[in-house]
Amino acid sequence: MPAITLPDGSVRDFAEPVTGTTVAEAIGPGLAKAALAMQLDGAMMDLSRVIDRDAHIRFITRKDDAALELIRHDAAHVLAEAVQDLFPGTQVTIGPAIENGFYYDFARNAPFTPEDFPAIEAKMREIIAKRAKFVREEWDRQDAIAFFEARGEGFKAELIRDLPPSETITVYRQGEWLDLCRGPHMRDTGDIGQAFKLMKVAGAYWRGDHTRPMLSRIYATAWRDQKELDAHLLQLAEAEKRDHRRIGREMDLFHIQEEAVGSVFWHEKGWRLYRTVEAYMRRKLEAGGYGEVKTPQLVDRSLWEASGHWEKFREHMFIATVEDEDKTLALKPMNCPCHVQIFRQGLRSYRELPLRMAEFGSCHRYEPSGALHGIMRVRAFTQDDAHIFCTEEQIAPETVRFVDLLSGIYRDFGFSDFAVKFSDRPATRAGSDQVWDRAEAALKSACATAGVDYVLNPGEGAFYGPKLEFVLRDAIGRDWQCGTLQVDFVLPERLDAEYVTAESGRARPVMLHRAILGSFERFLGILIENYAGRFPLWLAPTQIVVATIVSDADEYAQEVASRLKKAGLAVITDLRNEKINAKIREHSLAHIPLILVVGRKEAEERTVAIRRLGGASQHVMGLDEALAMLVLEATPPDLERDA
RNA sequence: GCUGUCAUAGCUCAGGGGUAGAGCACCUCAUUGGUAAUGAGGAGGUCGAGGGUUCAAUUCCCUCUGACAGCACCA
Repeated sequence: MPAITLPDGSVRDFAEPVTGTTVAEAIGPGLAKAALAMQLDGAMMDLSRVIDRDAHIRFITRKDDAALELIRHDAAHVLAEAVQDLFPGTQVTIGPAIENGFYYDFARNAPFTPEDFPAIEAKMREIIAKRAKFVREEWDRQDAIAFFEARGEGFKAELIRDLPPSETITVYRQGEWLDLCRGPHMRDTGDIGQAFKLMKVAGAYWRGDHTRPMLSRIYATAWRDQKELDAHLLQLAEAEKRDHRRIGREMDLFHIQEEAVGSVFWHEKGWRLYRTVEAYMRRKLEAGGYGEVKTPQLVDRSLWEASGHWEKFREHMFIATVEDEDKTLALKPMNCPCHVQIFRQGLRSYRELPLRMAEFGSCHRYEPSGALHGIMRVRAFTQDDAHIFCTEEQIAPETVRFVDLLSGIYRDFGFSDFAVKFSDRPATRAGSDQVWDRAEAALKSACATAGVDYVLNPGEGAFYGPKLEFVLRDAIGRDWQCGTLQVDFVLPERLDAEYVTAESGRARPVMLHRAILGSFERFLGILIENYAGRFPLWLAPTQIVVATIVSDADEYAQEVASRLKKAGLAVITDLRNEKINAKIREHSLAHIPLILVVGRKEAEERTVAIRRLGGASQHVMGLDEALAMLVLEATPPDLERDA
């Protein structure tokens, strides 16, 4: 009869099979009250499930992170019941727990609107207050299909039909209402609590397939208690304040307008930021052994046909023609075919490999309108692109070298945390299995050498080779995929790139496609959001403002500004007839990192009062001393910082 | 691209079948002040574009364009 091992190692013997509830009660009334579900040998289960064999048990209480998923999943069921109660004829489909909450997809002729939310939420609270017990039932497959068909729940019936034959069909009841569900659930609807909120409605394709019907999805957030819910809502509000589109306007960095959808108008300050990043990258690439090139924007169709883009990528390409010439050209969506053209000029020797060819390549891609997002997802962008032409043996050392370069760059931009995804061979691919074996093995061993831990992303590689994707985490915990390293055996073949081997033979180089920032537009958007516009000094488009207290200090302020400017700092003066309070407030709101205040006293003593953004105090320094300090502080992180 | 929502002054937003309003920003004048808003005055809008209904449309209807959210896409 079951011997049940608790997390502390102690064992309880029971004379006959028992439910989780019984076990909890046997341990103590406190636990019996707190337990929401159990983990039996690691598998989450309802407390009502009978345990008839020896097992390790762990009870899930509200304190466990696992409780969040239970709360959210149960709340999804309650949402579905509420909706079917209020809107008869609505079909239920699926409703999983997701990060921060849950959603439920409904099939209904008229989609839901946020105006429906108050009624639905009220109904949900009603159902929760009833404390309806969750009851698990195992049904016969055919009976279940017939049942849901008879109710007009065609989507549910389809789900059951598609479940693998080995799967037990389970249904959960809560009061009068029931739903097909794998479970597990908590004891009753009351366990959900009140800390949830319906957030938004959205269309979503049935089973994520754009050829199938669009359903009406309701998103909600749910937490253990009101405090957690409030914290989450606050975080959403904070994230909105960081929105690069808002900051871009407020800081006068860029704009986008109707006549050039998906392209950025960089304003002076935004372009200064862009150039700072570009200059930094140029230095890093130079130091990293890359040579920079620049290739054409408009390239004849024939090259795209040869590269395979015309066949595989045409719908994403901008095509251009001219009246007087019978030619079709395309704006390049990628730089690789052009780089191969440079490689192909003249005979290449194995001695030149690895050959690292970098370009700040301006590309155009016709992205679907719904994909566009500020400067993060655009149709005209510049990649920090490079292709490394090398031998197969050089893949591993080049990968190590690349990861080293990339991690240093991310660190300099303030991202200490990044993750790596390893995407291996997809179902449809070019190249033999042996080549794939070699390419994947080379990448893996390179990761090991470089000390890179990766998560496997099975089957997600490019058709021509495996790839690494570098995902960085920003200041508020969001993930952004920026860097990539792709191994390519196909393009050198298609575009006939070759080099002379040590034995005077000819061989195909391997191409490594790689980017660190991804696109400048997107990366700058990430930087803006990561820093919420409060850039470190070396990146700030305007680094310093010299603000006067009285007009008697104007002349001195201009002298200060001019000396700072000569030292290479981005400085402006504020000599307006405004009170110093107003000036400080305005420049603080504009996120200028440093305000140098000068009044009569400073002008007489040749000092400046330095106030840092976010700081409440200021300190007074001699002008020469301040100048030296600021120049040092504004030095980009890759340059010498000698005092 | 799909579904939904939205589009009024530079920005944030109110309004509503009888040709529009606030706050901030902007301009002018007064004020020369010591670390997050000095005061007073002024100017500023084909109400996204096109069509329809109506005596009359910024308001109602249709189409288009764009934005936003999600889905699909991100080769």
